[in-house]
Amino acid sequence: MSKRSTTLASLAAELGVSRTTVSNAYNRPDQLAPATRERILAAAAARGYAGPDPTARSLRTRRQGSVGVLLTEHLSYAFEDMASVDFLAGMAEASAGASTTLTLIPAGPDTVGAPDDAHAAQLVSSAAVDGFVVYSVAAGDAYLEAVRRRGLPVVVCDQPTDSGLPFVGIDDHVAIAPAAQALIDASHARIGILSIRLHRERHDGEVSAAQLAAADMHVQRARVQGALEVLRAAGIEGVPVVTRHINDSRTAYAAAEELLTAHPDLTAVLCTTDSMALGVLAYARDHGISVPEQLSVTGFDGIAPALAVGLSTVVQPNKAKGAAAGHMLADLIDRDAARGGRATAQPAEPPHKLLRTSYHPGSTVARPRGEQLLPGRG
Amino acid sequence: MSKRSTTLASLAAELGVSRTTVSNAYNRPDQLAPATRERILAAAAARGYAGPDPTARSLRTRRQGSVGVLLTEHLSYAFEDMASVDFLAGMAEASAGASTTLTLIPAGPDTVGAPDDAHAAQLVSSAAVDGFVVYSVAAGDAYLEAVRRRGLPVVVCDQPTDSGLPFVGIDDHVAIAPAAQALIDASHARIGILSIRLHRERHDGEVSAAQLAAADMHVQRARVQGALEVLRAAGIEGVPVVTRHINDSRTAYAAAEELLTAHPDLTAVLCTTDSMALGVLAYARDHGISVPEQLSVTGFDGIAPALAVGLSTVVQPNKAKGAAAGHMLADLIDRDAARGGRATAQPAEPPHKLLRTSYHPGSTVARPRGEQLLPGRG
DNA sequence: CTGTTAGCGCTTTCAA
DNA sequence: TTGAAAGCGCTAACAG
Repeated sequence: MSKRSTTLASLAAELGVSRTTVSNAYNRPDQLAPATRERILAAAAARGYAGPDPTARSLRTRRQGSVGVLLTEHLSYAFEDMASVDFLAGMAEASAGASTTLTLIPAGPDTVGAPDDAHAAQLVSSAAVDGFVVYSVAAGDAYLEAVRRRGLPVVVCDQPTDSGLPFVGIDDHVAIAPAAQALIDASHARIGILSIRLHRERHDGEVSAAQLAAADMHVQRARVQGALEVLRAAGIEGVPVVTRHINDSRTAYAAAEELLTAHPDLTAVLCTTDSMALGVLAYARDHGISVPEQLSVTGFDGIAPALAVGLSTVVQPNKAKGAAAGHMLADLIDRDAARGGRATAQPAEPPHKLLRTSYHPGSTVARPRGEQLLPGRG
Repeated sequence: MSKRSTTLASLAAELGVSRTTVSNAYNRPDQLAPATRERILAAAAARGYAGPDPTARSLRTRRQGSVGVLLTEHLSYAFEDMASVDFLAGMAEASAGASTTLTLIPAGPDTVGAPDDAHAAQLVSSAAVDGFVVYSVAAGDAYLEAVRRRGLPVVVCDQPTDSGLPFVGIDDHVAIAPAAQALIDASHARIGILSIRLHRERHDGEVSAAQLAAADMHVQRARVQGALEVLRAAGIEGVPVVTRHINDSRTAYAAAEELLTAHPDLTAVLCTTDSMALGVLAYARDHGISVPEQLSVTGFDGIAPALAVGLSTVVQPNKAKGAAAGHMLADLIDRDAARGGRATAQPAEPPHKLLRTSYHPGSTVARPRGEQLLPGRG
């Protein structure tokens, strides 16, 4: 029948001081005699008391000291995507600066109206955080909606682009233009596009203009549309667009195969992602297609392995995005706290920050040789 | 003078039901009439009430639904290290399974007795979690000590190996043997070792046997000693060991330069890390040293880029380690909860799980050509 | 199926 | 400098 364990109160009682005094020993060292403080800390150590219970403390102070992070995918996929890892590194940097902790909410696969929408809401509404950063999710994402309902400060990164919430990202539509233009400048006319999913529902294969217009993955849509626009301006129409649900080089390999088999006359493939471009490169290597002599390839993201192999790509500042999102959220939280948590009409437009991107010429774009491609086995 | 905001109590009052009923609407749907539940949920939605406050709930239930994760380095570095990212992916998987959240504690640089030891303690003791996983830290690490003091369930991954706490890892000493043996088998006699830091204090350069023996980074020590043992058994002594504080290919490049300049007769470099091996490969490429003809190289970890370039290396299951650590911790937490949180003598030995590794032959080990290496510029 | 009664462990005015 | 009182918002018994 031993007592539960040491608490601030029990410690105070044993030492014959008040709870306030013990509390001050931890939170306001200047508010009590150094000697008293020493005595308290020593007694705490002796009893294995590690300091005020964080939960009780948070309940009282209304601060959690943690921000929630929602990554698009099943977390375990997210960690395979270097872009989101870099983003997280940026968030980590910002949070270290703010002496804050990062709470990763593990998202399940995002199937529309799936039974685990409830699960999403559950996880989000029970996270002990002061705010959320939502990274690159589909329009109408269940987690995003749950976050909205929660009513805490939120920063959306990358997408959706029309949430009306504070935002950090890049202008994908504009950012991809140089890649498309590089292809035009090298006088390619038969170009294909490889993109990752435009919709939440799985759909692997070619997509129509209508499907594209209705995409709920705004980032991919902007990249594809941005590229198409440049091509159209150069008089190129009817560009095939093939998508894959997952963003990794293995699935990209299959996508490359599909695209180049269905359209063997292509001289260039523009990818909306470096991972996909890497997959195309692998496919080309395996099939004796030389890059860039027989096939030009461009990517998007600027991940290390892509840069390492000299991919022509658009480089975006993933880590800086994470840091920017982290700081923006910290500001919102501080502002909220300053208002004392009272609901108030938003003072102004929600902040909207666009970071700069740059085109990395690389070495995977060249003039087409004009000879027919005949990709085959072996 | 608007009221603060909706709470479970205020909602109950407005609806003329008891707090329990509202609570049940969220936590025990089967404990009340569906109609009542609907009415409550509807009223909640109307008032923007997102459900029971997580903090208050946790205070009451004594469960946080989150586990703390401590990564060795400044978080932002950790994300550059693929091994720790994979580990995190494994943790994420485990935590998704347990419907648990992951709380990343951003660690500052780990300088001994640094002023931010206090900061470490602060962050650790104020994290709202049910337990911790500590990933690969030095003996005596301030965060680990803080975690210990916290008194919650802990799982240590990789190192330190002598903490006496529940452990998940591999047997590094044994695991590296095949890499060393491969070099011996290829009849190398002049071998150098590149390792990342053996001590918490920065020390870049060659290390003595004494320094090695006193290392507080147990994993690196085990790898170096394991390799040396194999070499010694083959009659090779006086093997130079060069270390670098940071584990990335850029610093490894410099380390390779140092090692090969000081010992131009080496025919093989054994690295305790793939990142370092990749750096050696880059150095060799830039200096016209052909691998494996002029120089054999081995790594450790089995990260994707290393495997992609065919590095001869030891593959360890980072993701599985994360998952194992996550599950072990979940078990400890459950057990703890079952005991009702009462302090009890540990029932038995703390669990200790070693995962299997495998040697990946790759293509960076071959017989030495016997010709003198003359690494030079260009 | 619903309500009543007690706190969970802490911080914070406000006084002494 | 220290103490006493008053909750923060919720859930776990236990009755009804």
